[in-house]
Amino acid sequence: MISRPPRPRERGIPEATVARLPVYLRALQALEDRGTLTVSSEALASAAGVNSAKLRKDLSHLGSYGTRGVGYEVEYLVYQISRELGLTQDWSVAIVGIGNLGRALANYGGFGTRGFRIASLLDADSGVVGQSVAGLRVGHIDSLEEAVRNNGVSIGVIATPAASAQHVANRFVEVGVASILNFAPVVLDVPDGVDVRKVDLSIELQILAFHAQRRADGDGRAPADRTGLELT
Amino acid sequence: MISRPPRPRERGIPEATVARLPVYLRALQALEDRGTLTVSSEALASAAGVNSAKLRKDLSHLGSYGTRGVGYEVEYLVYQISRELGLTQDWSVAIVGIGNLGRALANYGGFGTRGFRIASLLDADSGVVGQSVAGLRVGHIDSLEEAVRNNGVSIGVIATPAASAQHVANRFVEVGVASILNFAPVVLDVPDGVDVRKVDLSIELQILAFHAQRRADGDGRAPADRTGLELT
DNA sequence: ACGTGCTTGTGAAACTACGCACAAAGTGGG
DNA sequence: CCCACTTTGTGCGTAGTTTCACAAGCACGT
Repeated sequence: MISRPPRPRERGIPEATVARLPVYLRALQALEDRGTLTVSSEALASAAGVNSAKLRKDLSHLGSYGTRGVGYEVEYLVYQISRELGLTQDWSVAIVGIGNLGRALANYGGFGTRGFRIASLLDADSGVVGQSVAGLRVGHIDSLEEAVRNNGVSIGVIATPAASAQHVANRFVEVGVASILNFAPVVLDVPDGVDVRKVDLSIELQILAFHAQRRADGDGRAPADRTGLELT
Repeated sequence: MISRPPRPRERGIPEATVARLPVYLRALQALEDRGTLTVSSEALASAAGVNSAKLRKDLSHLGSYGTRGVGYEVEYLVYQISRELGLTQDWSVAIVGIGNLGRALANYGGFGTRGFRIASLLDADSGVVGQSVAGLRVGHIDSLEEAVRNNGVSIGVIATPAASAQHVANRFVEVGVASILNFAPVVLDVPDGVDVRKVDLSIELQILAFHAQRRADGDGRAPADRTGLELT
């Protein structure tokens, strides 16, 4: 029997929920691989490292996909979350900056779930252009516009040094790439409507250091160096 | 003249603020390099990509380091934020998993600000052990405990495949490393008091895809594939 | 010495997120 | 057919975060 689905989600899933859906999805896929057919919110929440009430509320934003007394059907939920995240279509990705990091990204085969296809690798260094990385020939950055248009790229990844990142972002925006993942340690300035996400190693380390210091301060076994005195 | 600083911060800086301090710090360091002496909340906020009221409130948690009518003294603020984040001490970092990503991390020289020292690189693959990466000899994972103890490592970075990540985390925790930065696509299970931060490429891509789909749905120029019909 | 103009620091309001606890709803056994 | 049991979906109180808007404070010119 075929029917129109009951248009579950109204509008606007909370941002915090969106950020967790990929985690749930991964946990569900692990269960699926193990042959599990249904899972309770309790079990899934524990696999995803969250509270079960939060998990249920998150899922409730997508619609009512569970069965009371039983739980959630794994396969069905995988499909619903994938669809919500837009993974039922294919997204073409271009990576700019094929240094150590760019190479790591290009070779990161799985890309978690499928749904993403690395369509183009670009670099400014003529020593790198022409090399084969992860089965693709690295193109010159000058051909960015061409590469984006020919491959229908809609997601741009910036793995260049900080100094070039804004320039690359401008060019992405210019050719209509409205989703950018930025690994360079700079704040990108982009027009409204362009979505930038930032991944920044040194920020993460600094946050860890903050908490580590907190812990040490309380401990009485502080590592070093702070005097409590200073010049004014 | 020397005096005790006015113990500015009470206790507990909001987590959201902590996450932004490194961004402010970077913007300030850029200003410092350019020779700027003072900066207004408006200017700094714009460099950091946030609202100026938020910036002022964030900084107010560290104490009252601005001058009304003038702004903030760049050098002094750099010092205060660095101190708050614990960057006035040196943190030793061990990286486990010297694949593409581990190599990228090891070679990411700057580590933003100094304050972090890569003390040890470890891998399980005997083809990798013994290689020299970023000026360090890669050690065997079996010597993790030794490496941590000898180098005073307090931050562990996991860049292994997903399957090994939990095991490595356990060993880190076991030898007293309470700050972990995890690049493997798994949810780590650790005891209370251990701080784990996760960096996950595919999650970021999925979040971008979600928003991209949203944008497309509204546009009327949706890319592909969704039928609106399904089996029940 | 005092007023003018600028910028900080912060109370208060609005919004967002979290988690408890429970009614509603489905399953399976007798 | 009904009852006992399980698990979802959610109303509601609480906590955390963002933003506005303005009083307080400081510098500088006169």
